[in-house]
Amino acid sequence: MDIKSAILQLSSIAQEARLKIFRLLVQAGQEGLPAGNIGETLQIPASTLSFHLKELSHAGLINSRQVSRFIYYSANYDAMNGLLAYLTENCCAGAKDCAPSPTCKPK
Amino acid sequence: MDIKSAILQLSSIAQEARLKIFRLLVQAGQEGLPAGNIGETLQIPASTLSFHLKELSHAGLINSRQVSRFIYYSANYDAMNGLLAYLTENCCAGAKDCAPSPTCKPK
DNA sequence: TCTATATTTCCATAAATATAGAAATATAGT
DNA sequence: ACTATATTTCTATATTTATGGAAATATAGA
Repeated sequence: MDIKSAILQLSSIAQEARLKIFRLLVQAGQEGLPAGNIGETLQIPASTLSFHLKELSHAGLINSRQVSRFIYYSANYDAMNGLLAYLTENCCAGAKDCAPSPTCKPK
Repeated sequence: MDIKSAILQLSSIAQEARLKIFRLLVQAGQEGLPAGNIGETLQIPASTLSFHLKELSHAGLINSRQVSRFIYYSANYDAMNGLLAYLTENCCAGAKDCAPSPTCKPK
């Protein structure tokens, strides 16, 4: 994971509508939800929703698959875990020994 | 941690200059670094740097303290850990059992 | 108080992002 | 082929965010 990808992924969830979408998809499990369902639940117009889904897809945080006329979107857990791992490693947070001591040094 | 705060913090690191600043401060340890030092290291003009530092401060991800003529900025590890905890809990990532199984359900 | 250094604020501008209606596209049932 | 439904793309507009020079502010040494 490089810094560009990390920023792309962070940007994609650093927005209220998208964070809510992602959260909803996480809750929905790997089966995911059709776009229309997401829009209805979160009260987001179709074109706006499509824009946000594209952002999340582009960042790799969600996947999609077509099921008849519906397009199911689902959370990409691996990608999210990768992002958290990047932040934990690169930004040191999460490491207890990193907080107050100088133990945490440049990698 | 509410969604607004999470987004404020995510937005503040979802930007190349700011993610680099935060990373640098994490590496610097709790002593932190004076603004000028950060700007020189990352090649960022003073006014631009000040803008980014304000964003990070506003989000609560960094702290500052004045030491004579210098203002030292340092990473707020607790805030970052809080953000990661929020993402882990709310967005499920990080939980192994969340990945492929339907074990992970709405909280 | 004068001067040097550190940093911020002000300001204008540029660039990126978000919103949503309307039209286009895709899929499937009749 | 026609119709209904689902979603996306197109388009315009509004809003937010980023950039950096110039001026202002703050601190401290001579």
